[in-house]
Amino acid sequence: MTRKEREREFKKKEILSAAVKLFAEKGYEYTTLDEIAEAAEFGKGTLYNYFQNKEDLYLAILEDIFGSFLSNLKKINETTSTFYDFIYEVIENVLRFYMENQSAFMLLVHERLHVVKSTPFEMPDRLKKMHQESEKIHKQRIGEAIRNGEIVALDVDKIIHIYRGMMFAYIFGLVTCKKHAEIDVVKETQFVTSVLFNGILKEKK
Amino acid sequence: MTRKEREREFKKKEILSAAVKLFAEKGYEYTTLDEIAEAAEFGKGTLYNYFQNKEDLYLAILEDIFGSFLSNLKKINETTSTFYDFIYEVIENVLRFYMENQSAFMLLVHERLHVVKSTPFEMPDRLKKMHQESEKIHKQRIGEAIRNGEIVALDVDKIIHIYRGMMFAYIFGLVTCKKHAEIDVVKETQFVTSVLFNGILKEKK
DNA sequence: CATAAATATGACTTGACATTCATTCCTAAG
DNA sequence: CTTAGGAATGAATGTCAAGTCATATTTATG
Repeated sequence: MTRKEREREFKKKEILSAAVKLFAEKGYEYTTLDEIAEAAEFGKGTLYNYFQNKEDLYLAILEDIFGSFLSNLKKINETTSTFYDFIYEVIENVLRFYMENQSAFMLLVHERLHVVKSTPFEMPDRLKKMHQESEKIHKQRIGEAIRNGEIVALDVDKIIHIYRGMMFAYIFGLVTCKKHAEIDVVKETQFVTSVLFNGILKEKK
Repeated sequence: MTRKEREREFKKKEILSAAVKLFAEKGYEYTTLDEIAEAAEFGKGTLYNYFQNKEDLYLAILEDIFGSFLSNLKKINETTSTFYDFIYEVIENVLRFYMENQSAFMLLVHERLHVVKSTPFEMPDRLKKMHQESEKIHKQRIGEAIRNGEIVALDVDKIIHIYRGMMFAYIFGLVTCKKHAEIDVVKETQFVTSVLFNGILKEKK
């Protein structure tokens, strides 16, 4: 990689990191390219030297985020044995990601909605593939856990949805009621995992 | 109420029910007044005889939905004794609402995001009040349940977030993997409630 | 230093859409 | 049948932001 190329890559990252903040705060529709350009300290036209258009810029961000999640997920999948450990690590991973990249995380939350909300543009295949890959890993682990009696035999898709919903909802909770500095990732991970696996009942029936 | 007034009210409802479908499908920003007017079989200008502007129209819809939820919640709060029953009824209520007003429900899902996403307009006080009232009821019930030992002593706000997250995520799941007609509200309610209270572990620790 | 190539820029173009309002259409009372 | 006033309408207007491009600036090279 030549110096030229590295320089170009660097500038690209500059633009992306300015954009991710704005997109996370205001959402895709209400973020203008003028704002992004100003935040990144470039002229608006310059953005078009690095990205085809607004959509392309946005998708580049999503791809970064999804990519980093997916690679972590794969690592976790390989290094954990019980389903409990797997879920524990996944939740901790999400929480850590949130602590370190609050803006990027918020974008993820926005994106979750795309399941129900039609968007102005189609998700490109690369992103769909990543999503499917992640889904596949989860399904395998859940199926396995059911077969070897670790968890109750429930519909696989439902379990995925429920525990994702819990995770995200929980972080919603953190965002709205706790200061960032006060969050103890390990404690919080244990909490979510425990509710998911044991429920909230005091005396088990 | 004169016939004139009832007629006006009727037309207003016509517009609202055309709008709710579109807003639910496409989201606020991507729904145009032209579309709404066409769907409602009115001229665009007519909408302005019934609502101040797009925002006002949208908020009228939200108020309807929140209002109906809140009044149900109050009824449930008065007619249930254990926390388990309360939650069960709430979940069943949400599921039923989803079955009968899929569009309106989707709008609710969109609105959940407003916690983290800045919107082009401020929520009016009436809506904020409804939200607070609902929050208050939940907190009371959870606090009570903890005090009398029905559930484990966890942070009240976190429990609210987790179980809401589960509910919504679960319905996400239903939307994406089951046909509407196949959904058995009672069975599904039992499922969500059971996961929330008992978790997914097979052998309790 | 000269010059060509690559980059950066922001004024301009364009299209989309909310909102307005002059005009037309209805309806009900006299 | 008239006519006044409420309701409906859609062409016209204003705004805003994405995307373009002619020009300016910077960098690389001989």
